Amino acid sequence: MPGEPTAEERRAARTILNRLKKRYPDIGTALAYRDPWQLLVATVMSAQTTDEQVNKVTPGLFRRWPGPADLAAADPEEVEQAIFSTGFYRQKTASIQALSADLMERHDGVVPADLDELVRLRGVGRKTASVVLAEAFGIPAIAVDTHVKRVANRLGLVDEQDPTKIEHALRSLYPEREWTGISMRYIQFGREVCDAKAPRCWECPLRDRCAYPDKADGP
DNA sequence: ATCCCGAGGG
DNA sequence: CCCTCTGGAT
Repeated sequence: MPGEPTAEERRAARTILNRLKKRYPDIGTALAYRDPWQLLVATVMSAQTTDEQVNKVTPGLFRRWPGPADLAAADPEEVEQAIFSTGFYRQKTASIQALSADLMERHDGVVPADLDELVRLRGVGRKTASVVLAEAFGIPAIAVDTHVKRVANRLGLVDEQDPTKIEHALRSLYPEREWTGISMRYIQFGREVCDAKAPRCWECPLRDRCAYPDKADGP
């Protein structure tokens, strides 16, 4: 849906968020971290894995390599072993080491609180950058992952597959002060109710305003 | 078999 | 736009 959203579309989007707020009053990332760099690394590793799986390896990873300088200088094979169970371990190792090296070279080891700067780090895309901005810095950002994409499409808020386009559509649908709380609520809702394979439509608080057909009616 | 808080390359 | 990278849980 290109262009500015209509008042009706904004109202629908607001109603949806209000109900999700009622269901999830307080929400934050399930990833364990102590500083922005740790969240950045943990988020990169969260691709195609559960947060729980990431939280199993990050304590050991950060104990062994406490900062970006340490990780950038680490033996890649040792890093691969440390994060093996999260899957995509070669690519993820390359990413977290490259991102750490970029931080040292360009930002003196400090994670920048800026979307464009974050995206410029190797291995960091818009989704990861937005998570760090919203969670670690409290800066308005909407991270569009597989859940946000699925939920927003099913609810008819967008008709779009490209994450960047979805992000911009959601940005225009909601006031900036709401951006930070959107992703995590859509994600949690996507996990618990609006499941990819078997949506639990019979217990969905948004059922009355969803065009998505009930693919699984009844427990 | 299918999915999990993706990014980079073609 | 598509494909590839990869292990673990269900």
